Amino acid sequence: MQSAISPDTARHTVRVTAQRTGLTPHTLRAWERRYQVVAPGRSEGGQRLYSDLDIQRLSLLRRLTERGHSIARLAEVSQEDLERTAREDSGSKSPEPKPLGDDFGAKDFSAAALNATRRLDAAELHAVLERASITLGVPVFLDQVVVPTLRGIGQGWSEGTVSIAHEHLASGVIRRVLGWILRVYEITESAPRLVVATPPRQAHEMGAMLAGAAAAAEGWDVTYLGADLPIPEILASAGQVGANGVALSIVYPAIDRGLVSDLELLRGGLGSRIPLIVGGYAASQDRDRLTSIGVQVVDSLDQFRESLDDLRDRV
Amino acid sequence: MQSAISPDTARHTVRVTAQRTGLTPHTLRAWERRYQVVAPGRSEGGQRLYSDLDIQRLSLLRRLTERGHSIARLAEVSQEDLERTAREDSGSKSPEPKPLGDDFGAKDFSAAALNATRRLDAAELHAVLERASITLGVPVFLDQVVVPTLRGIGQGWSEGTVSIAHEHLASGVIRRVLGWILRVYEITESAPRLVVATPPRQAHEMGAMLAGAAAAAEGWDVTYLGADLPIPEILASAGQVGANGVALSIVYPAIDRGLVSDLELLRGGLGSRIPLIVGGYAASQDRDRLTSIGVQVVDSLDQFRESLDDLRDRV
DNA sequence: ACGCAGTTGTCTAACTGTTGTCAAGAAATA
DNA sequence: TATTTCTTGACAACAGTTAGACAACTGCGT
Repeated sequence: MQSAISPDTARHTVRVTAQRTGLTPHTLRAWERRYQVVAPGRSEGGQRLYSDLDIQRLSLLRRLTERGHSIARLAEVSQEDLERTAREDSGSKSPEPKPLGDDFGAKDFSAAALNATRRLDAAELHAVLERASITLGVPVFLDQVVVPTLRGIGQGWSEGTVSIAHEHLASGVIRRVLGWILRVYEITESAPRLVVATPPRQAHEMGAMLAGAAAAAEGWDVTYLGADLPIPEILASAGQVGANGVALSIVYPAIDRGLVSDLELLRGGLGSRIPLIVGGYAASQDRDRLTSIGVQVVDSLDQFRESLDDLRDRV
Repeated sequence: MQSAISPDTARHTVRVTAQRTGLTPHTLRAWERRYQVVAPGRSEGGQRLYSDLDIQRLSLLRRLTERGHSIARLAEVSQEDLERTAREDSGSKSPEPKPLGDDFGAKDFSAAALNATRRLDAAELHAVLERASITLGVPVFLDQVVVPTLRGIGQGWSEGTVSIAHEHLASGVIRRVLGWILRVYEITESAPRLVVATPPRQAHEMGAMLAGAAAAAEGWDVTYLGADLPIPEILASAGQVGANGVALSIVYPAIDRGLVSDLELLRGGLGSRIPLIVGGYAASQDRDRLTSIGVQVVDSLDQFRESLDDLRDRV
């Protein structure tokens, strides 16, 4: 990605695309000609201009073809199925490692990320995460790189091997990468809208960012409002953007009384047509109390995706 | 000094400009001729006279081209903007011809940014900011777009026309753009290193991010550690990355006793060779108390740049 | 085991697009 | 006076375009 210029102008030449996807320009053109796996724009002079999304898709295709899937078959498959396949395949790293050994699995990426964090090397951390998201596809990246990395940092912190400085540096970089994902996915006119935030007194926004990125990858038009947001503000924002759903992340262990009544207030204010999805460690802990007030509780990113899917079908 | 934004006094020949931007005079003229990427003034005899703004803009463009963006496309992006702001200008307000001074459309950009913020349109806000940075160059962008936009949001908040949700959304996007700048300017071997953070109990990190971006644009290798960082952590990090300087941002109105003693501690811990620069609203308020303990206080981004320049010369 | 048809990555050839650099003589600058 | 910069047009080097060819490989039926 690195740095895209802006969503609609973010266009990369074949050379850059080849470098970032690990394919040769020849292959890139052959795949396009034979299977229409991508449809890059063209410059005035007729040169191909690939979007960030094209690069993601192509990297994913490369990874899957290397694992034995035929490109012809993959080309007929939707992006969604592609990512599902990626998820299934990523568990079992190929038994025969590639000769060059540049085939990173999710574990290698999160190890490299932790390493960069410990060295306070923000540039390297960013590079690692970006590569991971491109080669693995966003859903796999979130589940198997970002989450484990955050967990690793948390663990390192409790063991005393990772300091607050390390943690801040990593959060900053991860926030940036997740923010990038939020805007890489092209939003269509008809995309359902989701408001993502963290309710009052919940200052940890990583969960919310993860949720936002996951939703964006599922094709939602995400409005990300950050942490510690008063209920009336959430309501007003949902109204302003015409949201089809609201998702909140709650991680602090004990759910206080105020929070439950806050959520009740929000639940009521949204009206019956707009669902409220709540996730995060603390949400699972208190699932009963939350479901009883009409809030949908999800235990994992995967479950969150399912909820989004259901919801989208109803819209 | 090279960074002081005073376009009327600072005029540079091609040679100087070439040296500062890292481009050859040939390329400079070619870019101007082919893409109208700059429009330098002329001496009486017709020699090109580049402003500081031109230089900053050109060096940003050079970095972006090195990252794989085509100069033609980059030029197109900022060209669009100049035309657009010019149109809006002539249509809406002052029939007075615009003084080709430093605010060159910066006002239009920050107005557009505020507008996008009010509409909760993160994508548009991002696009506006990115284009502004390419059109104006990083320092001018920071001084005349980001700072006014933040100020405008603050003012809107106190007037009740901007809510917390708007503010959060904007902060998120601005953080991302500033992070992007940090990245674009990275990779320079032998660049002096700067650690940027916010001391304990100072949760507003925007000032620190601005400082980080400004320093990066001046050629520093910035390690950005975020907000609310304990003194021992700052010290340890400065040690770990081998910092040549530490910069802190302090915005909360009242400087408490704890903060002063914290800074004293930090000042002592850094040793005499590593300067400690502190900026932000609250720092100016308490300048005397801070300077007396050996801390350098800066009142503006520009002053911060000067301090960095001095410092760099000494390294 | 063998051959066949389809698949797939790579390559060539001829051409166009993009971009950095240069030449030459005139003019400005220090 | 010695340098530097000016302009215009040209050019080379590289990158990217199409169309088609080719060989290595696949799976499959015999």
